[in-house]
Amino acid sequence: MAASAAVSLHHHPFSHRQHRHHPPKRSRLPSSYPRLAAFSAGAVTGRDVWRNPDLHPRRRYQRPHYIDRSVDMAALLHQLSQTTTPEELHAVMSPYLGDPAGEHQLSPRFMVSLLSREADHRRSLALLDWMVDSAGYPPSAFAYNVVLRNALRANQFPLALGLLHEMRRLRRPSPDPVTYSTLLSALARAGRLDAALALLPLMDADGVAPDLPLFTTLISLALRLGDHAKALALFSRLRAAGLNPDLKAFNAALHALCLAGLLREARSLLLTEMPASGVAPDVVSFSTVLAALVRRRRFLQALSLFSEMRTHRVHPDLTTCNIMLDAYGQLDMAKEADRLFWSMRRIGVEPGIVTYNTMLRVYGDAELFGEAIHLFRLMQRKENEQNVVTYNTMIKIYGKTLEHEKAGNLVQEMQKKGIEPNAITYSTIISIWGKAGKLDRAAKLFQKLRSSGVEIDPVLYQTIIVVYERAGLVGHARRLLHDLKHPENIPKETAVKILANAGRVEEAAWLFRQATNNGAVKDISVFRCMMDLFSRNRKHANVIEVFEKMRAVGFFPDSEMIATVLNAYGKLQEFDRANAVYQEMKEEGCVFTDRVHFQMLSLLGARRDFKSVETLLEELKCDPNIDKKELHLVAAGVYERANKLDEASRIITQIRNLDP
DNA sequence: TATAAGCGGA
Repeated sequence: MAASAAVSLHHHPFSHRQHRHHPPKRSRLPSSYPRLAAFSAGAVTGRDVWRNPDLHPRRRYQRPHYIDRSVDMAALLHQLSQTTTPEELHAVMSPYLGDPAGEHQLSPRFMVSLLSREADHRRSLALLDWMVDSAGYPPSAFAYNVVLRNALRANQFPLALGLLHEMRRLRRPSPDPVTYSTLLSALARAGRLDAALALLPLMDADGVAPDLPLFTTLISLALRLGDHAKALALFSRLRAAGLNPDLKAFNAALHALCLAGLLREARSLLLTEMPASGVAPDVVSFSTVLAALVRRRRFLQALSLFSEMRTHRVHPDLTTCNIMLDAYGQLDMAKEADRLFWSMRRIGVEPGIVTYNTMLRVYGDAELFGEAIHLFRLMQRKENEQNVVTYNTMIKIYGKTLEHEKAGNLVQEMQKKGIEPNAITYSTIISIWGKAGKLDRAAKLFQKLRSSGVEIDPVLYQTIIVVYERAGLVGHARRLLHDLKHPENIPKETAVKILANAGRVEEAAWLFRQATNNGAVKDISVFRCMMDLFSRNRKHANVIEVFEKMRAVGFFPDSEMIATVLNAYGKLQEFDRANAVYQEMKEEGCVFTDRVHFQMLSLLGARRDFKSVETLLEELKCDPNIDKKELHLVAAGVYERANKLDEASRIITQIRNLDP
């Protein structure tokens, strides 16, 4: 059966796809289309011309082969796309059907031009069908891609996928990089990551070599899946393929480097490589790295990068200001935050809701409760938008001032305003009540949430467990954890994470095994947290087991996970396997943190394979991303532990010759 | 294509 039937295309009132396998018919103007005969009165518009080419003055003494030589195309197409319905379109085109040799033939270029301006998926589909079925024009990937794009914009995913499968089946034309790029980015944007992932094997099978936009799409997809290592590997492949990254690709790579914690690489990409490639970093490039520096608590580096923006003539925007306010706050520089906040309008940036929320938190952290409450009242008076974050922040502040009644009142107030509390609101208030000794209130709220089907959040769960434990109700806490062994309303992945974070090795391992056997683990963070749990508990064989499972499922480990697994191999004296993983990951384009390289050096030293130590050392010395001083210190330590003190001191002396 | 809010112990 045709793929188009499988996605119910023939149910579509405007689709003529069921004609596809019939011989082309000579259509007639439907008699139910009265306006076509009645155009003679009134002004002649492009549309009228389109309906009746004989109207156009030039047609009276010229016999153009193609209609597109005789009319004002731009105006005509504009009007058509504004007003034409598929029925009208079909009716209008009927005179030209089945007459390939006749004087009324429409040029393929005209058809494609018309199609490419058509934004409505039904009409573009009708056009495509008409071109293929009735007029016998060869379909092009471009034409398909237009319809595909329109379908996706209208959230018609089955239709779009049906078109892809039709292309793959008929092979006239075959899908091209644009086809896949369009589909993948739309599916990723819509959060349909599974559907997007399912396309990758098809793409491989079609032998589609990714172009720059498709690479960028794939990188973004990997980022959305939280798989930054994969994203980086793709960026390496992009460059290895000889493509020159554009701003979008660079920004995606910056994003990936930042998520992977490779901030030095991100910085040098931003400040050195991008300008060298003729791509000027924009405010997003800077904000990406700034945000990462702040996230990793490198506040002073963030401040210095912020001032470097001026050197590159990039002006801070709202996001940049918000990031810097956050940074000042975390540096306990509430005064500077305050100054930036009140000067934003002067530099042309209107504060937004994130700005206000950030300032509330900055004031709260600085124990400037008066300013926080003042700003909150100001927001309410000025009718600035407030959201659940605003309230959560204020609730937390009232918790700090030990006003649990006011905190509780805010929960009611937000609900009255139609702002729904979320898991964060609940864990905040439950914790506040727990600390205030209002155990019954906390427990009652939690029970209510559990029975009302609110999504159970790992932190919320842990909050109530801690409240129970603090109150001495160890039995209650234990029972909650026990319930997780057979989670009913909770995703298994969530349950595994809760148990792992609570340090429950056996239960977490048991449930994790179940989940992986069902193939239910779609989130790389579950693997990450199991590896951490086992590593913390010195279960190194299990660390390796999780790592291998993860690789088998197709996830790409990040630098931290590789460091963890190398450590495990070292503890088990499995040096060869450690080396194999190190080499393999490097070949696949994984960019390591220094820690991974240093770990490998230590392992080689522990095996007393000093020849390999020297080889790796020389290799790492050439890597501009590695901190040379630290590298020498690590290498010296390796020799020291092996009691080769001469070698150690030889390396130490090299440190003095390093460039400052 | 970047930004804001929760727990708590390692």
